Amino acid sequence: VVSWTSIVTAYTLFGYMAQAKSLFDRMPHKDLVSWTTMLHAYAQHGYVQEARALFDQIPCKDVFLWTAMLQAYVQNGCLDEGRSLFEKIPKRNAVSWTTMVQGYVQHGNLQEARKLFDECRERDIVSWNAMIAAYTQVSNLEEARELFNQAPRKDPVTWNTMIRAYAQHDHLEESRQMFYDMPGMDVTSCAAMILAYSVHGYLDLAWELFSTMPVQDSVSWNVIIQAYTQNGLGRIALRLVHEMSEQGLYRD
RNA sequence: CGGAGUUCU
Repeated sequence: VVSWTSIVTAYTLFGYMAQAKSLFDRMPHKDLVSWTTMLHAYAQHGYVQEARALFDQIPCKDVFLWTAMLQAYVQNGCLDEGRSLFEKIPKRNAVSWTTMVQGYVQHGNLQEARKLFDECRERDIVSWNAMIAAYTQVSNLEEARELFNQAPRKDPVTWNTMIRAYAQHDHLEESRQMFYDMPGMDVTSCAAMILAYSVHGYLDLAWELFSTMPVQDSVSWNVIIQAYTQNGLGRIALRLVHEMSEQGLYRD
């Protein structure tokens, strides 16, 4: 069952829905993981009815499956259906709540999102990150900062969200401050900071950070290349592209 | 590390 499901997953990741479905249908035994995988694939490709039909066939549902169905609804704009499903989930956890909250965020209902977030007692770090990001997306940096300060824990995504938000709103100093307040050196936040420097024209600082970060991932390579390109230094960028491919990394 | 939610390329 495990290896069959892995292959189904592989098909869905490459967008081969027909193959995935056909293999899924021929699976001798299906368990909750394979059901959820298929349901999630339907959702990703916008097949809400198919997802629901599948969902209704499944006898014993766990919270993963419920939440996948919830995600199928909210991702495809069916917020009301999503909400009533949400109310029916037997054991809602932080993921279910955050999925619902995020559904409201993505459809512009920040009020309802925040209301739900405040009611929720199953909040984990991802819930906080989602709510913080929601405020940065509507340029409400004050509220984002407020939540950031209240957040019981912070991970690289938390920091990264704030660093980028400040950079995008021309608050380079705040970005810098965040970056240096952050414990440890996360590659994603380095990339965020490199991008911040470069869009403000500080190529030297961007390069300095890039070359001193512990390990350069493909995101930071892409960002530094973009930095040189956009600042009119195409030949340096080309050299970096070459170096990058020598490291076995790919450009986006 | 066979399945669900958050930031970025």
